[in-house]
Amino acid sequence: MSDRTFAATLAKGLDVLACFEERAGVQTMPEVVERSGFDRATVRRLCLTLEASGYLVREGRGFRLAPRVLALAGGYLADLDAGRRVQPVLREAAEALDMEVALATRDRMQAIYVDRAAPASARVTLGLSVGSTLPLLHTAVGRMLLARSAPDIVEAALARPPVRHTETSETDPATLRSAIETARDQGYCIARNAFEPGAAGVAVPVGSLGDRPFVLATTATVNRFDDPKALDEVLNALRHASMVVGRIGQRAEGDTASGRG
Amino acid sequence: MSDRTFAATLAKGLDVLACFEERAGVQTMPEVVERSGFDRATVRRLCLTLEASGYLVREGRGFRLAPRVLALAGGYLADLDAGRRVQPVLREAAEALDMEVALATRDRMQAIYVDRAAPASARVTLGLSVGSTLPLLHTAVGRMLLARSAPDIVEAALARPPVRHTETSETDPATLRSAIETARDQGYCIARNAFEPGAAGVAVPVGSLGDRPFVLATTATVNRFDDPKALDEVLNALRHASMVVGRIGQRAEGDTASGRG
DNA sequence: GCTCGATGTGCGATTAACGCACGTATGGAG
DNA sequence: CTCCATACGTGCGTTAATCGCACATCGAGC
Repeated sequence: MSDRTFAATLAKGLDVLACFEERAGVQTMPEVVERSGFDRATVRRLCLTLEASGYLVREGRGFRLAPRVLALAGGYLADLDAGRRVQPVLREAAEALDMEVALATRDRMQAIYVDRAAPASARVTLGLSVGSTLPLLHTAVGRMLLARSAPDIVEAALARPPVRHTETSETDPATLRSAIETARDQGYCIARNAFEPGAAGVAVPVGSLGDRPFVLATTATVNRFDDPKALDEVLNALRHASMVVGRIGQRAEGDTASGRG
Repeated sequence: MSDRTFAATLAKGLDVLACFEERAGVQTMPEVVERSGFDRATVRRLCLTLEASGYLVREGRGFRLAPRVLALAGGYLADLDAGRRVQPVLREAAEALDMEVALATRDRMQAIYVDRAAPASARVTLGLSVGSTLPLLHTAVGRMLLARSAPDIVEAALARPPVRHTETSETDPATLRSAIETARDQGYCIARNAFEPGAAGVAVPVGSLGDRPFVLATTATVNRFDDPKALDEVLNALRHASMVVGRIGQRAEGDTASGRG
């Protein structure tokens, strides 16, 4: 049946492309066939088209993501004016706290890093970068995002089969729901040992773009926030950064033809 | 005529998506129609499909890139293990030099930032971020990339109509060609006032991934490299970082199922 | 009230996409 | 060396997805 509002081939091609974002590295066509469920001939055609369009590059008998995909991200970040507006703020906060600081939002049922900064004294890195994804239920970032998302999103997140990331990962929906509500009420979220053992995160809200909430978050070893005074310091710094980054959704809408083309 | 190796609809959809990476912000359908040259009904179907797939979000009467595109970039960066392997190195170099340092590669006929770091004392920022693009001919990054690219790429770059970014932008093909050859011969590239007035850049080669060269680059005010000793210092730091980042193409290929899904 | 541009829709013609089936190349095992 | 399993490339008939014109509606601006 033909549909005037949906291009099936495009959607399939994007599905194929998405196969490469989860399992990074080289993927062979049979692997993509397995993962996507499409016919072999279809996968072949889509992969070749993605290659021709520059999104995939051949490597041996498989394909790999091309830097082309960065250009799309660059468009999104340019839209936010990330390089000018958020990077300096994140860097300052990271330096002040001597902790990694990140700006994140929600993509489907995951939290996703939009930008991040780490202090010069980079003791430990979790290997996260722009575009890295985190679970919504078991991180401070994720819970703070859920606290600012529509109820159906929260329900959808809670409805998913619970995953234990650490030994103390909370899996009880009621407890998780209350953690989200607490985050909403107190205006920040803290999570310990929920995703990465020995790690803890703190997140505070920033503005939003459309109906997409943004949060600022920081990560440290689990006992970093034990002292209430230390937690206060972190919260203050994050909130200050949040103010400076400002209302993301409310930048000048008029200046379309900015920058050098 | 049907083609077993090409899905036209997918390619068109990607073209539509690409319309959003150049001119950031909200685009209305008529604008996309104009830019892409496709039929109005086609653009409509493709935009709606891109929205349904999560790559675009509606805003008012137009569309905007969704954070979904960051996930693709995240896949690419995870492939490089950017968060763990290159971020710390860039940060250290940026701190040591007190200058912005970036890892870049080539996407089509542009240089593109893969990752970057800025020192804590972020005096001036050019507003560049992951995915930002720069011209190949008029930047140190670009020329160093060309110096390591296949000859046909160089010719293609030189064949394009020359663009003047600054008053002293070089437009003579012969001079540009020799600048690229110089970069190849001496193993680094320096450019002053070529793209941004008052700015200068230095770039050195890093490994490559497949046939894609990578370079490390740094930017500063134009007189920062006047003193030969200062230039030496910068080159040493960049080369050191280049060594540490190492052969990007030669990381362990076996560890596919790494990380937590 | 009129005009112009944007948007949504109906529908017929076209042809692009699909996927089965066949032949080939590769590469590992015995 | 042979055999087998797997991946790859291709031909082609069928199907229906895509295309793009045409019409209708809506809202803003003059």
